[in-house]
Amino acid sequence: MSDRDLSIGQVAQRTGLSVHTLRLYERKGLLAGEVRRDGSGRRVYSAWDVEWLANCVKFRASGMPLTTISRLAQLVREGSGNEAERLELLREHRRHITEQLAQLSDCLDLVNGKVASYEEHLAAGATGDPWEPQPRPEAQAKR
Amino acid sequence: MSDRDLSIGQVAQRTGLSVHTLRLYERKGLLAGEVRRDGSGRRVYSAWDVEWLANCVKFRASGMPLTTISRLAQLVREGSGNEAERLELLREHRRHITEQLAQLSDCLDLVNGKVASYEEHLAAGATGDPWEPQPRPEAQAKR
DNA sequence: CTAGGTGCTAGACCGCGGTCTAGGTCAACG
DNA sequence: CGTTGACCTAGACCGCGGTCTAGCACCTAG
Repeated sequence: MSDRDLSIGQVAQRTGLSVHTLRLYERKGLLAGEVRRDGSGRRVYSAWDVEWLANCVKFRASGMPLTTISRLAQLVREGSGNEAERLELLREHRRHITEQLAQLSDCLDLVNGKVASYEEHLAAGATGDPWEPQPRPEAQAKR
Repeated sequence: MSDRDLSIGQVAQRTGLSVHTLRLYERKGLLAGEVRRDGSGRRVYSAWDVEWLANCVKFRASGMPLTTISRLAQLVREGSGNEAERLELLREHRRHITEQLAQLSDCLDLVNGKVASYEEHLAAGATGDPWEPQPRPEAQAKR
């Protein structure tokens, strides 16, 4: 109907998902708002569907499992009355994200440390030991 | 030998990995430095092994695939001479981490926005529309 | 009319990262 | 002595999230 309606291929292009994945997502109930079909049974996505999918992509990228997205979609599909539950779900995910952020930056510290020490090591011309000086003196048995 | 040597169970406890996973990691070559065995074939982990494993856990948590960790472990096992390659690998992973950080904080923005609007919505007593005002006027055909 | 492109469904297949089982060895305890 | 508990190996199994195939239906261009 609307001139902004899109075919599955077009949606795939602009969401970065494959058409296979789009169909999978639909089967798994990730889409709030049923996908319409044209006369010959082909999917017709509205601009809003695409926006929703873009959000799904972000949710996925931040580690939300498909089942959770599906749950959220269901809540939205059911319409108003369950806002509290949606909010809870979102807060929970936010917690999850901040946890990941903490872990990631922790790991970033580790890697930065290693990178720095290797850069030093290489600049100094292969002097000290490589990784952690590797206190494994197993060859020490000799004498 | 050393008084800080540990059994697989103890290592599991302090790394948070299961004994199954520890054995898996070993099979997949994630461990720099071969694991020793005691008289009856049981694994004996040194304090250094445990440290290494702790790093592995962080690498995993930051999305490094097992094969990559294995590669790194191999380099370390081979001893000095390949520092440049290790450095490259670490830099690459750092890039990966910062990418993830960006994505995550992007998604965090999204979620924060949603949470805020739902909080508002609920505080105001169920007025406006829930998610994105959902411009899907499909019930509009009536009249 | 035919060929190419895009879409449809149902269902098989895949890689990853674990997790668990069967069947056995070993050491310590009561 | 028998039992318990921690460990061993080899290999099966699992959930997740995709990805791909077969076989078919359309539509449009040449």
